[in-house]
Amino acid sequence: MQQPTAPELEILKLLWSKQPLTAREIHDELATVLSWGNSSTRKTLERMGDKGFIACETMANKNSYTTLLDKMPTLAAFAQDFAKRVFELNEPLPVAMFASSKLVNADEMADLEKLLAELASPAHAQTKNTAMKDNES
Amino acid sequence: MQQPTAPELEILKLLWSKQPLTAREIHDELATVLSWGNSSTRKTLERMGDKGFIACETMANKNSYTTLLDKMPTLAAFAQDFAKRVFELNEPLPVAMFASSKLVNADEMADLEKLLAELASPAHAQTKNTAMKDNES
DNA sequence: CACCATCTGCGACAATTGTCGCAAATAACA
DNA sequence: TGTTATTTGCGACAATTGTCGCAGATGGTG
Repeated sequence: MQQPTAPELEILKLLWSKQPLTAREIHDELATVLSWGNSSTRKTLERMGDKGFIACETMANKNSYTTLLDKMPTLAAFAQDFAKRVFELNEPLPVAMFASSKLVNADEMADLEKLLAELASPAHAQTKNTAMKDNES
Repeated sequence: MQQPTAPELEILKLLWSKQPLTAREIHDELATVLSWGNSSTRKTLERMGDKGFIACETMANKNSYTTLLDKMPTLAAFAQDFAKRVFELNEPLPVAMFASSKLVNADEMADLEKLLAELASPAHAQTKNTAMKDNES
């Protein structure tokens, strides 16, 4: 499953703090951060639904959205990807670095530690082939 | 200046380790990681040039590429962006987390620490407005 | 000097993402 | 129950990115 894009992550973080929210609520909350037109927010919500990131429940003409992605595994995936891609770190990241994060509490921190360890060990085996002489693969 | 994309970062990391490289050399080195067609590599190189990430010097029918982005400031920017965007951390990230990274040595680590501190303090002042009643901004 | 292996610039195409607008459906209210 | 305020689904468009193919320029060789 692909990673959420930056704006999508913003929406997910919001939903992780307040579960069912209507499109308008989400839009208003994000107004301070994303300055989007209402349609942009809804379109993004729609696409997130297509990707299976969130679920949409229509109720009395209003759509309520809920996350389908678990918070810590998602954040852990982001962390691991970052560590590997940017710094080529293979060991799990020390959770200490997230200590001051306002969106992760003690319990979640414990989960995070475990998740990071898991993601790091079975090392992503990225096998590739293809090796032409000249043009194109 | 925008952030390099994932493949672009890969190319930059390569150049940081071996300064002037021809398109083919870059392509071959990255083959293990990116499995791209030769044209894809060159196109990416071209676009990186447009963005001012690298410089291209044509010499005897061969193009040699060099980085225009400094290693540590670039990595620090990535780190800071990640910390802020994903974990909403405002304090600078502890450099300890990068200790085991093979691509950063002791001296660079010191720079990194300083850079992270700088990036964290003048907190990104992101001002936005727009607040409609209903549709569109 | 003709020929062949390389390179290069550049145009193309599909998929993704940021952003909207609009017309039809729904609900609330005079 | 007709009018108005909201919502929603969906189509659109531009920019970015992943990937190529091609035709022309360049250099080495017999």
